[in-house]
Amino acid sequence: MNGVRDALWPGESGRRRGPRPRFTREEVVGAAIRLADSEGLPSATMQRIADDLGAAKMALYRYIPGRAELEALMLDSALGLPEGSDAAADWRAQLLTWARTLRQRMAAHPWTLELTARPRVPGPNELEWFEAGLAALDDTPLVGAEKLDVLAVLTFVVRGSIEQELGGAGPEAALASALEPVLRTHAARFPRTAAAVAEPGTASRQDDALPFGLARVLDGVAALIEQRRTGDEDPAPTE
Amino acid sequence: MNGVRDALWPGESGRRRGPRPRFTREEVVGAAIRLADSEGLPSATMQRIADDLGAAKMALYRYIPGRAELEALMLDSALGLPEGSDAAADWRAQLLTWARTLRQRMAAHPWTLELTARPRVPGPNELEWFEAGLAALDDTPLVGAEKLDVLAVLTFVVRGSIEQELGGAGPEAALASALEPVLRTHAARFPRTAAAVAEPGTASRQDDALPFGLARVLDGVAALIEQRRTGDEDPAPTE
DNA sequence: ATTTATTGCGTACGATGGACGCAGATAAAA
DNA sequence: TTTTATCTGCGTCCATCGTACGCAATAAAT
Repeated sequence: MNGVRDALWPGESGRRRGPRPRFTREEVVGAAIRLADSEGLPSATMQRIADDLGAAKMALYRYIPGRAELEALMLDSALGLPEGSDAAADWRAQLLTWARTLRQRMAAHPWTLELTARPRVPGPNELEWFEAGLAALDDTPLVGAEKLDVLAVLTFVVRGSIEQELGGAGPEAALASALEPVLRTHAARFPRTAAAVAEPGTASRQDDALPFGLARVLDGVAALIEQRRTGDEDPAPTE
Repeated sequence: MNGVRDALWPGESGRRRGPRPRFTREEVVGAAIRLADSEGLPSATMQRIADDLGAAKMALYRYIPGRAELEALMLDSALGLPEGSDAAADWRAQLLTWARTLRQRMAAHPWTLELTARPRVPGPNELEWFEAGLAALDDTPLVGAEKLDVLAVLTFVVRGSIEQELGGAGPEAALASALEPVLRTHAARFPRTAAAVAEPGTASRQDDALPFGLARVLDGVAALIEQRRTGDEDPAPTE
């Protein structure tokens, strides 16, 4: 784990003796990302990455300590930096574009779902996302922990919505696709589920979990902010 | 994938000739679950499962087609059946206990996080969870797809909250734990994040993403239901 | 020119999931 | 009861994965 942290947060590394390295760390990470994008994370094997670079497998270890560190670097690189948001917009509009942009980034690299599902050390780019999200909430009366919670819930919704868009991971899409034959056979046992799926329009809006989820969450946050501002009952930060 | 579906939704299998099987499929799955619970999913190796059962590795394949099917069975078994909810309670109270119970089940088997993060075929128990969740929304004016979306968002929040409770997966807990040394060093670069984390009380409420998230989401759903009932503007299901 | 750090990478190794097929057990068929 | 078809348990073998180790070539420092 500390190896991962050191890889993400490099110290100074002056060039010294010996042969020029054939690649940079970024080139290796880039090749891995390209592979994971086109053929999936499991295909981004040390061997395949090395092949794509025209190097031997063990040569990679001169640039990256190991697989864990490589994946951490891939993730931070794929997330990239958040867009500079319009500081004039209100918190809700800013968070909306924040979440949408995050979704775009992650959807472009589906393997980020798996990587963000594990305990990890956030890299520099991920931290910048936090800064941007927190900045959107600057003018709200929420305390720090609440702001972090808002961002956390938003990322949950973003991740979940991508999962189900990607072909059956999330509940809704799963029901509409791989599950269909099962539901047909057992419709009597799961009447409500069968009915909900069979309802016209359900199948055609598989990617609507994000707008729906964002709207619901942001409505909920708005309610909290409103309540905090009128400042009547329950002034305690945590409910 | 069809192998997984057939494993989850078994047809009739009359006992025929040959020796009595030493185990049942449930025993194998149970051993795997026990191993995954105590030492993590990666330790629940075919070899280890067989060792624990006192059998040879290849004997397992008489009960389970392969690793994918085993994991699908483990997941559905770990989810179990939802509790019968109090039909007298309103939708909000029902969904609240639904989500809390789901969280308990998944938190008891942390490896369910990894398994639910992948595309999958839902098993019988998972479908029962859907039935229960949809039943809670029976008396609301939401359309089928919206009900499914509500449940989806709730599961996203449940999963995310467990992740970050489990030691740094989610953004908030990560900041408070593994990230701390990094933040100390780069506080100037990430002022808001550093401030939010440093704020008193932040570190001590690492497991508050669930109540916070649930409250926000359910508030948002309540707003939607209210708007649908008063039925003024925007009568379209999707926003 | 010599020393010394650094790179590329060939050769292992242990662990994993799984294909294949054989030997023995056992219930149905004769 | 005898035969036979079938099913179980599992030993053997294999490809693939990540990676530890060490050596030869290289290039900066002396």
